[in-house]
Amino acid sequence: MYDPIAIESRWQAWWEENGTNEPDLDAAERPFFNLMMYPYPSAEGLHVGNLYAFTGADIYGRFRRLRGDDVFEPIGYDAFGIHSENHALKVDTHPMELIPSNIRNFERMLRAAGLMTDWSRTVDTTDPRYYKWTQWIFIQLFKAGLAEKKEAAVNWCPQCQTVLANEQVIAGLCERCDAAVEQRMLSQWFFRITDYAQRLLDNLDWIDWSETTKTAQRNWIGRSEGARLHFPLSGAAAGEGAGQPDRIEVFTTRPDTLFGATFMVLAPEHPLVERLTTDERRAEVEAYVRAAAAVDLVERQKTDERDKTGVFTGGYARNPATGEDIPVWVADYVLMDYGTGAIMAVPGHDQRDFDFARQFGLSIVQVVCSRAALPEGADLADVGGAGPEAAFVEHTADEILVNSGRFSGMEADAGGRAITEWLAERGLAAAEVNYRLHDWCISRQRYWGPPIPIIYCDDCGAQAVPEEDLPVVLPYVEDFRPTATGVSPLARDGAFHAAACPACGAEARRETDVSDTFLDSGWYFLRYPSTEFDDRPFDPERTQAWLPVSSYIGGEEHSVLHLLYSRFLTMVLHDLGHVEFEEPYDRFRKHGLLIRDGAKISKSRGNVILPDRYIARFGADTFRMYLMFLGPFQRGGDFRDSGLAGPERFLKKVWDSVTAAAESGRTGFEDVGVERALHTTIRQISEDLEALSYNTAIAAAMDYLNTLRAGGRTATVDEVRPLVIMIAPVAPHIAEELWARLGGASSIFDHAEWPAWDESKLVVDEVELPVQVNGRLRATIRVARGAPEEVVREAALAEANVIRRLDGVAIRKVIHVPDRMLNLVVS
RNA sequence: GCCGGGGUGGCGGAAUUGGCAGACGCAUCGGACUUAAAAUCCGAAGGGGUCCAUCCCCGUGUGGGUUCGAGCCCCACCCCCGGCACCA
Repeated sequence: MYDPIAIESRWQAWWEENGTNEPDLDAAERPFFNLMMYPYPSAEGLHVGNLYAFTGADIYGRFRRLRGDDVFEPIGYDAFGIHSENHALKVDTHPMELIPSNIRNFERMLRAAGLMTDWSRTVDTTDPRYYKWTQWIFIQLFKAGLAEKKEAAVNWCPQCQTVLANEQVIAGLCERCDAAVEQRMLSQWFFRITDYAQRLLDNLDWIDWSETTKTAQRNWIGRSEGARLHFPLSGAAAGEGAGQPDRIEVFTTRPDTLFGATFMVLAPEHPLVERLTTDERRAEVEAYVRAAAAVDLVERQKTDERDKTGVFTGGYARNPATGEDIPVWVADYVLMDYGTGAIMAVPGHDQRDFDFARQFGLSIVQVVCSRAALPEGADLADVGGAGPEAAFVEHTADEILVNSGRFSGMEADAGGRAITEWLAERGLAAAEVNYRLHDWCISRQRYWGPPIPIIYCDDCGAQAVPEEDLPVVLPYVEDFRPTATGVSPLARDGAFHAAACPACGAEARRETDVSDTFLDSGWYFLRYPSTEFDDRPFDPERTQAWLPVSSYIGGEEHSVLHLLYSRFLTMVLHDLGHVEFEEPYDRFRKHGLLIRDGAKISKSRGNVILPDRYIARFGADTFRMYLMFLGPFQRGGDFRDSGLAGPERFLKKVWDSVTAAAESGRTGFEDVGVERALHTTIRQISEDLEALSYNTAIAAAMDYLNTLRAGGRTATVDEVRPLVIMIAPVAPHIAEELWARLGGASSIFDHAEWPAWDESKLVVDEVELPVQVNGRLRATIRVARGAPEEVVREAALAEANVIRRLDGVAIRKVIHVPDRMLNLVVS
């Protein structure tokens, strides 16, 4: 009798005792670093989504191991961060007590899942032995000028009472608590990831990643090419003191439309608003700016539901192309944190500017026109109507410039370049590339994170904590609640706050913000092979041998956050001479999402899947197999309790057939059909596992077992042994047990060799060939493999059904695909 | 609005990339075993048509096209899922 529960605990203990899953990192000949995204150890325990991802990664690792690689498969815990801290606040327990128990719970569940985890090398981001090096990385960036403190409008979550990265704001709401996010001006530490935007983009062309993930990163980086144009201030504002800016700079992707710029718009936070505003407009402008600051991002971005708002400053700037003075407005549809925070408005060719112009009665000029739409012999310097009533002109393909002085008649792209060059000669323009990507805000005004290792001295400014003083240990603070003032909880700890300046020794203050969780996860993979070293974050030789990561499997939800940041940090570490590679992951594949009974899995729906229960009832092998069988791994699938029966029965039958074969002692291959099926199956499963096509690999194994058992047949040892090896990646415990019963030395993962298929065994002497008449199936004939057309044709013409179809008509054409099909085309 | 991914039996999903649509599994039905049930084993099954058929028609979201042949390629459209979103 197959008793999965007994077998599984026995083998898990055996692996532990024998160090089966702990490769010798210094002796490995074919190192294969099999990485999965480490989990956040929530109090709820291991989520089925975690296990789905881990199982998929584990199967690949076990497969590589059976093929002879030295596979290193570590796991860790991403235990710092707002998520953990919020939960601690909710249950009113200190995170320093909560997290260790969560981790123990996770480890217990992970062990039960039968992963090939090397438990001797786990990582816990909240361990000072780990975050010492997180702080070290911060210091490396600081010293390289890549970490800087700047006053910036930041996303502030009033609920979590902290700054959020742009990535943590979902449609204006806090990713964690769904509160409306506000804007605040705070002094924050930033990593200059935008300096790396182009490289991060360029490398996407060659790294071996899921295409969808690469696309998501490209969109996130959001490169756009255009020009920076200068609009000189005119009127009173122009005359102000020396050293003051005398122009508004804008970024545009459409310099070709410059002649159509009939007004300008500044973001409410733009520094020039103050100067441009005339006295008679001042009260109105200030009211508008104040109101805009109060409006949270959700409201501000509800673009469909509200009309555009704005006020005229009373000031003017000169359109450098037309020489005309155009009014400067303030409106919240222009965002301070993209481009220059100011735009030239071209209402004739931009929907937003058009909407705005219509609303406030501003003039609209058409400056590009599709060739097709031009009337014959039109005067290109005087096309179409101008003024508020002129309709918005949609962007089309074959555009030329009109109403654009000497540039009229030029093709739009070339015209744009020409206009930029023309202005550049006068110092009024430069080609520019802009990125949507923002610098990475590292600071968090929270408790549960690694303290940022900086000391502020009145004389020496911001100083890095000397490396020999690391880690800056996060003190136990009884009251760790965040404050509404934006001051970090650590500031309450006087002993922590006070420090001596590392440069001059004077009394100084410690930075009390902690760093973003994404910094913890930005380098954790580098730590795994070097967990025993306390004097270096990652050992050069180990790193050289094991990195970049050979295979990384994880969720799409980290496409732009974790995956982009870890690429950035790796590039920086490469540039600073710490690692030899600049991309951290050789191969990344995203997995799909699990749903249940056709619906999303969520706590509120009450349809959460508890892996624990299923494993206790069916065993990990059955559960793993079902998870991988329910749909294509990279696309996800639908979990239905009823589906577990398939893999459950299959494993029972495998058990019965293999133990029966072992008892019978019969060997060899008596049946060529079965032998051919074996080789077909080996090929199928080998290719499918490599492609992470686990559902079809399992189907192939089932199919083969059906063949072995057809008509109550008893299989031979040689027929079942390869099957045991091939199901081992998916169902490792039963495979170990059956391998032992077939006389194999333990463990199967150390002693079995992945079976090879023999092409010559795949060929059949006779094939079934569909015969079509006019593309419709009319008969199936059996012919010798590779039979020439004449033979096939003759056999086909002997079929009664074919003869009937050919009666009275002439064969016009014969299409013969050898061994595949024959099609007779008749008139 | 933009960028991805998808739409195939009662259900989850296959389909060698243009060559027998529905592999494998779930559920279902029939049979065997059993006093009976469960478990197990054997078998059936996309829908429809004349009694059965090994015969015929229809069939991969919709409409058109290319082709000897389309689930797969092209054009237009509908719906679902995910991401981004006043990004100049």
